[in-house]
Amino acid sequence: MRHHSKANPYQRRQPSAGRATIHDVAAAAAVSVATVSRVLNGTANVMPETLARVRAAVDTLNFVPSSVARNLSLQRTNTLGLLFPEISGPFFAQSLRGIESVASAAGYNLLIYSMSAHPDINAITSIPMGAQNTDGLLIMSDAVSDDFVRKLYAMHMPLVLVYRSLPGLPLPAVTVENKHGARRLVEHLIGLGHRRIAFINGPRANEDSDWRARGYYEALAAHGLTHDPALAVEGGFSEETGAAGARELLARGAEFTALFAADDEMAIGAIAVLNAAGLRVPQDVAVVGFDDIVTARYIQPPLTTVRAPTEQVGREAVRLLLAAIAGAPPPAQTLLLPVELVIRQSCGYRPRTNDERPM
Amino acid sequence: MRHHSKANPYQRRQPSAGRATIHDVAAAAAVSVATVSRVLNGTANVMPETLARVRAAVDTLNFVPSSVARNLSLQRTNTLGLLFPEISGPFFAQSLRGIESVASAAGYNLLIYSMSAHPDINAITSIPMGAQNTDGLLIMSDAVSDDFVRKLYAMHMPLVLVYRSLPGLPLPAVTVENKHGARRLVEHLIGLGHRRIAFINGPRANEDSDWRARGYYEALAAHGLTHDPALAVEGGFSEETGAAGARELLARGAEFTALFAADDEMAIGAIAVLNAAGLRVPQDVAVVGFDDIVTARYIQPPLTTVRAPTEQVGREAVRLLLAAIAGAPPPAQTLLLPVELVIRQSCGYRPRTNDERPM
DNA sequence: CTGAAAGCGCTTACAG
DNA sequence: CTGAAAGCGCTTACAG
Repeated sequence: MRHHSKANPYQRRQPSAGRATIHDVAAAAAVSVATVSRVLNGTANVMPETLARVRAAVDTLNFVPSSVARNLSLQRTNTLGLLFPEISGPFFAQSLRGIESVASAAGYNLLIYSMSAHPDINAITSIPMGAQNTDGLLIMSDAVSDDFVRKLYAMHMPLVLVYRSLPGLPLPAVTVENKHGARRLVEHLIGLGHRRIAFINGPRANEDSDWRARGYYEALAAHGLTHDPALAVEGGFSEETGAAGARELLARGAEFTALFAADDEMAIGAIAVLNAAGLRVPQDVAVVGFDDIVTARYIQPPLTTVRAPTEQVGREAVRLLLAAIAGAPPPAQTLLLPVELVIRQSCGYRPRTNDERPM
Repeated sequence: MRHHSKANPYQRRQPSAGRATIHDVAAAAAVSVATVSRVLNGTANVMPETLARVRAAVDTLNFVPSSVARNLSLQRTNTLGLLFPEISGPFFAQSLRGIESVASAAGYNLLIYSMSAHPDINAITSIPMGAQNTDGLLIMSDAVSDDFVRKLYAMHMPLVLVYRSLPGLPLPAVTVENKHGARRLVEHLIGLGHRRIAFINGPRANEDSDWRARGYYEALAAHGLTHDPALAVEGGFSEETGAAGARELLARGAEFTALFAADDEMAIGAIAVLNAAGLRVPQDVAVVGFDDIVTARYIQPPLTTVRAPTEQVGREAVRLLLAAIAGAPPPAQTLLLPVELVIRQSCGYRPRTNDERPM
């Protein structure tokens, strides 16, 4: 008989079985809920005695306001959503760290939606996803379909694309200088005299992969080197696929004096395979990676790579999202964060050694 | 004039400026909101034509139900909260991964509260924290004060302690076998003939530190070795503090043939300092760490350590939390997840080499 | 300075 | 099979 009880509205609530609500506090302090709300939010002047009574009631009742009720009333949630494929690797962890720091500095919480849990668009469109418990969404990687992004856009959900793009929609986006970094790396190898440079790319249909591949081809072309298809294989941004890529190159009998792996993890896998095949790095083959994950510095030989500012990507992404929530128009173009060439020993170049172990 | 408009209740809502609500859908489909709710949730039989009309309306309006309204009505949020100090290191990232996997398998989302953003208990008790937008909380590490945990407990919030405890409250808790792992490690060193084993501990007042220290002392005592205070220093679970600890030991002129660092990161920092001082690892001093972070395998020499099942900790923590939410009584004691000794080269023991690079 | 009441957008026990 | 209405726990424009 929860409904249709017109009897005595003041007895509507039982003495409160579960957590205390604002009504319990109001009753205990002998004031209206409006007043309780005001002292909670400091949103109006309240008489000192009233204030004290309310505070006391809040204390004894262990009252914590329900943010879901508050959110519903205020039409904002103070939380930012994160759509990502799965938590994995240093790449995501570092980005998350940046996201976390500026989000919490701005008073926002983070809601993590794992796309692996919501593979079905329907599941997303329907209840569990409930896009409205979030003030804005960070869409990471290619985990989310273009269609779904368009749907969110049509709903006026503030959106920022991270490590991905979506031509046609005026959305803020942020990523790193993939092409430029790859080009610098390959040009460094060319500068060291290498002419036959193998390439283990990232997964097909991944934007990071695409740009890194372009950087590779551009560098070759810029230096009058034709690219030999036998020197390029596809990988998957993991040690295993890097190892597989190296095995395939060796199996093909491809001749190369240098190898560019599109990320550090693949470079590490590749080095293991090269070593196992009796090839020394960098004497027999120079190897370079991409990202500068922590391990890159510790592996033998220390890995020459390009530092991707993943944490900064996270920070900038949140800044863009907060701006979007505030109603700012999206920037005209994708924010491309600068990368930095990190020369260590795996490429065979040894000007100095300070970089190996900054301690 | 949002309120007090008794005029025509059916015109209460404008043609909808922002996102569509259930009322917009109901109007478009010429049914009641109750019916819309029913087709959305599949919670009752609906006539085929009605169903089709509603579906069409949902589609054209790009309707996504507000989960905050739904949560308020249902009195549950389908999200789990995570209270942690700050996102950092592989330790947290791995745990998060485990947490994520079982949470999303059970249909729960994750809300991350960074304690660095809410250092003030007041800030937590008051609005921003709003503990009620979460069905349960995972309390990681010592980020949260005991008092606050007690308050949450008093509010009947389902709780699980991760990597920490709180004697006196019957709360589910999960962590790893810190003491046992440390003891095995030190006994391994003793078995290799070491008698003077230095120790760089974790931060003071940290439970992992405490237990690892106990394991160290127990191992010494069990083998009749007295522990020399000059051989123990305090660190902070980071490369920097590991390096500082090693420097301090050297500065003291402490004599030792082995060193146990309470985590891998400190071991890595310490090795760098030892090397810089002209000491070879393991020939001059054997070094062991704890956790088995990814880098442990790649550093030179590969690090002997103990594998902490961080991902499993995350998984078990969520399982316990879901059980608590479902009303299960808390387990009688802390769940201690087993660790595993990982012998590599930094301790000087070389039975075989397969473990170095499983590729 | 304070209260009564409507509204935020859902769900669901009643009553057809 | 479907609708009217109350309720979830807050906030806030009105009106004292």
